[in-house]
Amino acid sequence: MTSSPAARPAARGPAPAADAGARPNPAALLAWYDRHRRRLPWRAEPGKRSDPYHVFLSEIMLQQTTVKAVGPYFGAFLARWPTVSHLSAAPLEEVLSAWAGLGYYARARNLHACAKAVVARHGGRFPRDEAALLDLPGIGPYTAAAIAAIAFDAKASPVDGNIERVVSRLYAVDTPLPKGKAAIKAHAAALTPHARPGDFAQAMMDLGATICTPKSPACSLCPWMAPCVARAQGDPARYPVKAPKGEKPRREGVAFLAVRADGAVLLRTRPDKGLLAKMTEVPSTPWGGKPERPEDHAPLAAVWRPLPGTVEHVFTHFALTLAVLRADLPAGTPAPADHRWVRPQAFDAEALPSVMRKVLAHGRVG
DNA sequence: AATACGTGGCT
DNA sequence: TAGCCAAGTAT
Repeated sequence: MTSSPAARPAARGPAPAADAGARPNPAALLAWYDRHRRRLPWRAEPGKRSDPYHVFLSEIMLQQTTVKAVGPYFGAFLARWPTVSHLSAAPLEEVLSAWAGLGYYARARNLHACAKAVVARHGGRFPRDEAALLDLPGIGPYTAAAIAAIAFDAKASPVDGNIERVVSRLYAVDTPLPKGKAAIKAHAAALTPHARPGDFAQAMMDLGATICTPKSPACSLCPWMAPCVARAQGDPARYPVKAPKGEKPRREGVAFLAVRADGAVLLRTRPDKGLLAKMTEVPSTPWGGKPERPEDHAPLAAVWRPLPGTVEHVFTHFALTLAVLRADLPAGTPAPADHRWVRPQAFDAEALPSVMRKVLAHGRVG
């Protein structure tokens, strides 16, 4: 349940400021933003509107991904594909290899599909309409609202993890997420001003990223300290309340590192759907709860020797332990069906996810 | 509604 | 260290 800032007196914690109970003032947040606005590669100069393509590209990359991780990828994509038309004309394989290492690879496939759709449906220009944006591949409720607000200054209210945290504290929303998201979205929409909705959205996100942080929020620096109910309660870090998470299972497998005399390594492309879809991999047994018999899955007949140690990798929903078997093959050994020999100099052109780079590094290949 | 889907940094 | 967290979406 939620309570309005005015409805609940401070039960404990520090004494409320003189104007506690006041409605959070959007203008106060915008004034804070004007003073503390972060400079980010995809952000326009103050007072200017961002290129919708830049907003789109950055928002897709920033989904569940830190600003620091996105930085170099954003620059590389923009240099390689300066417009949505360039991106739409690129081969998917190139987009996937450029995305390799960023994670959530469905984003890269959808990014490419979205670029094609923007060209096909909208003549190469992003629609301003939130509903039309939502209809594009890879663009969900958050991203549609973010593009509408930031690129077009439309009165839209994107709600990301930062804004969830800020709003849940402001109103002390104690319904555990994800159920509590509905109330949070309603509060966020009601808060959004007609003036500068794009800056307001970015201000909320900056506030969450720099002041209203998950642990030990810097309330004393917050422009909304006074009206914040969680602050008045004395334990703002309690919010947002989240439903408990399930156990993370462990899976294991065996990877086959076949190295030819010229240094080439045997690789293949993963299936079209599921984990790491269409990405490049070192051949391996299936990854399951119990170990498979490696000899049933070796890509070719050879003397397979175990490498000491294992490769550990944690995915969102399971942890993986990979043993690595290595075989050295003579020059001229043909690649089995659906496999290919790739020299380390060509690894950068491959869509190698981090887990596979770990396997290659473990075998001191590449 | 619940689950699948990556990765790296921080505590 | 083991878990939590980051500008979520698709199914």
